[in-house]
Order: sequence, then C-alpha cells, then structure tokens
Amino acid sequence: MIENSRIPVWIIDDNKGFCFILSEALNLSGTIECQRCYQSCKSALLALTSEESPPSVILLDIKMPKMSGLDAITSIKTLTPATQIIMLTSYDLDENIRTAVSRGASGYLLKSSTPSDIINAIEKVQKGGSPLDPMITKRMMEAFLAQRSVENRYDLTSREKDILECLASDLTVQEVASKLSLSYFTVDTHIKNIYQKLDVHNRHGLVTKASKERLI
Amino acid sequence: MIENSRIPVWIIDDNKGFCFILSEALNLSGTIECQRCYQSCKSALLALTSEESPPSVILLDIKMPKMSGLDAITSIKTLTPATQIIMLTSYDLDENIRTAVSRGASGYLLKSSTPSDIINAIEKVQKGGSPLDPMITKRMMEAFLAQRSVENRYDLTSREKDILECLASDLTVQEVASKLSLSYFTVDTHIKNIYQKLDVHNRHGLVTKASKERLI
DNA sequence: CCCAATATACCGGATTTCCGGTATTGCGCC
DNA sequence: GGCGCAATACCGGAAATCCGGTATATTGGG
Repeated sequence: MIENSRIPVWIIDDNKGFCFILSEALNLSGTIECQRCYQSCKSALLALTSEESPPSVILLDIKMPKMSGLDAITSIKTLTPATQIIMLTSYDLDENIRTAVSRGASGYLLKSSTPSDIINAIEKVQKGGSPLDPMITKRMMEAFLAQRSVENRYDLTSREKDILECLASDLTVQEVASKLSLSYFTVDTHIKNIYQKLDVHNRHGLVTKASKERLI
Repeated sequence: MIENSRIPVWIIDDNKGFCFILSEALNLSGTIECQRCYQSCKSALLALTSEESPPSVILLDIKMPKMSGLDAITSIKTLTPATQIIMLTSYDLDENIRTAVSRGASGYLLKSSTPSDIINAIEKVQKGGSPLDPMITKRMMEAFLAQRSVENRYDLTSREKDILECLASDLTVQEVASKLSLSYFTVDTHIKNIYQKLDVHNRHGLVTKASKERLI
C-alpha cells in the first residue's frame, strides 16, 4: 500500500515548462504523485467529468487563456467536491484571493514559493488545513484588523457600545436610560464620552459617522 | 436550406417524460429542432466539450440531482458562450432568478408555460430578446420599484433631497442654511416636511432611516 | 387664468441635546 | 494601599431642535 498512500495531485497551468518542473519536484517528494498536468481548464474539467478517480488536490493557476482559474473553482467543486484546490499563481490581488476563497479554494500560494513550500501545502491541505502564502497571511491579517468596527477602532468601552447601539436606533436619551435601566444623567455622561472619542458633537454626526464606517 | 434554418435546441431536465413530450412539441413547430435531451448536467456538459456543433439554445431545469442547473449556467457559458440559455423550471424564487440572470441565462420560464410559450421564447431569444415568464416580469418590476431610493420612495422634492444630503453629513440647521444660502427658517420648514414624509421625529432618526435604506 | 405644488420665510414655545463641571463606587494592577 | 479606569449619578446654562402655526412668490399643468 505504499504507492497508494501517495497523494494524487493534478496541475492546471498553461505554462507547460512550469508544469513539468513542478511535477518532477512533487514526485521526488515521495508523498505526492502528480498524475496529470493540464494546460487549460476545459481539458481538466473534461477529464474530471469522465475520470472515475479524481485527484485529492488540484494546483490551479489563475491567468490562463479562455477560462480563468477562478471560474474553474466553482466547476471543480461542483463536479468533485472532495477535491481540494490550492491556487498557485503569480497574482496576489486581494480581490483574486477573496474570490478564490469564497468559491471554495482551500489554499493560496504564490509562484515564488519553493517546491518544498508547495509540498508542505499539499500535505497540509490533505490534513484539512488551509495553506496560505506568508505574504497572503500578512495581507489577510491587515484586512482583518482594518475591519475592526468603529467601537474597537475608537476604544469604546462595552457600556459605551451598548449606548451607541441604542442611539443608532432612534431613541431619545430618556428612552435609552429606561431601556438600560440607567439614570438620564448617566446616559448623558456616556454620550459625552462617546462624542469625545469619535470626535463628533451631536447625535446625527454620531449616527452618520457610525454608519459610514460600518456598524449599526 | 430549409432544414438548416431550424433552431437547434437541447433540453437538460432530469424528468425524462417531460423532456420527451416537450421535445416532440418543439419539433412539431417547424422552426425548432430539438436535437438532444440530457437528464443530468454532467452528461450535457460532457457532450458540450466534445461536440463540434453546440446548440443555439439550451432549455435548462434547476432542480436536478447532483449539479444544479444554476451551477451549470456558468460552465455552459464558458464552454460555448454563443449558446443561449433559457431556464425552464418550476422554481420561481427571486433568488434563483437573480442567480440565473447574473450567471448568463437569457430567459426564465416556468414549467406552467404552454409549448407555444416555449416556442415563442426560443424564437425570441434567437433574435436577441430575453423571454421572461409574465409572472417573473411582474416580480422583477416590483423588485425594481422596491429598489427606488429613499427619496423617491418617499416622494421627496429635489430641494428636500438637497437638504437631506446636508443633514446626513453632520451639519447644524444653521450651517445647512448658509451652505445652501437659505434662511434658517426655510431649512427648518423643509426639515419638518421631510420628517413628515419619512415618518421620523428627529435628526438621528432621519439619519438612521436614510442610512438603513441605503442613500447617504 | 386659476390651482396645486414647491420653495421660500418667519415666530414662539416646548423639548431635547450639548457640555463643563463634580462626585461616588468598584475593580484590577503595581 | 494607592492609582487609574469604568460605570454610575447629578446640576445648570447654553444651544439646538422640534413643531404648529402663518405667509408669500413662483411655476407648471389643466
């Protein structure tokens, strides 16, 4: 069963030379068997529909003539859902990454990766992981941080967030006070503090800012 | 050239009986030649990849085992972009319609359509039209209307829209007045009218409502 | 030509918000 | 134990908003 334990992999990339070299490298690893290389999505999809044993992992380029690798993801995932897809491409545009991940790609590597990076990624994905290029990881972290909600961005306390919530949903100070079982004055104080933190000076400015920067 | 002028059509629907009947009906029309029926997307896609002469029009069901007709649209449009797709399905969920149209379907009929409806639709799509079930058309109109922006939905006058714009961007009544070269009282009057139309009673309520329903 | 709608403008009183104070309690941390 | 911070609470005056009036000029359509 030693040869059966090797992970079956296909490569879809219109660069024939790249396919060949990578294929050789993968096979040298001992744990991976690169079975096929396709230069177009169409031929690969055709093989997937007729093939009785789909690969465990597909390495997929984005920029290819005719059908883009991004579009191929959906088709592959529909035809053979169990096949894991790792994008292996030169393009690191945020939009491409988002699209790939949302369509079902499990990993995203850049072509600047070394063969051993790719081998690691294939093994990782086989274990249910999501291998990402370190550069991509960094970018995702940044995006994640950038998405911090207003409250966090402005260091609002949890109580202040409660108040903000109420203020956004059209209640008077008095109403907020009863809703949260607080004194009118307490709410007033909180509001003053929120205004200071968000650098606004009235209710509509607050709502506008909060809704602009997402939240509410 | 008489037989060549007939429009080549395929049907993809897992209901074999339905395919057969419809196929007969289409062929009786004289203008249409129903060449193939497929009971699954997979077999149809396979045929499309190998076939040298794809059909002009495909009638496509949504609910099918394995691959949904909705998912097939993308693949068909990639493989043979010139092929027009008409959805022919029992499902009239808005979400399905949106998906189908966004993925490239040209028409959307319900299975309650008569054979002559379907024949008309095929001929219409061949001429570059977008045949839609009357029911669907109605629904789309409603959605279109529902998408009217707040101002339109609430019949705001153009001046009121100006004011609303300013109010949303954190200005006091006084500031709005100078910005638009109006008297404080005029702006105040407009605001009263806007409040009445939008059924709110204060600035933050207005901003909240406006931003919730898009705008700003 | 008149009417309805729109835009403009004004008044005054009630209500709400804004803001700068002050103050107490509790909690975690050095 | 003291310090800082968060949460609670209160006061009062200034400012802004809300609202129900009233009123005039313009304009487009029947």
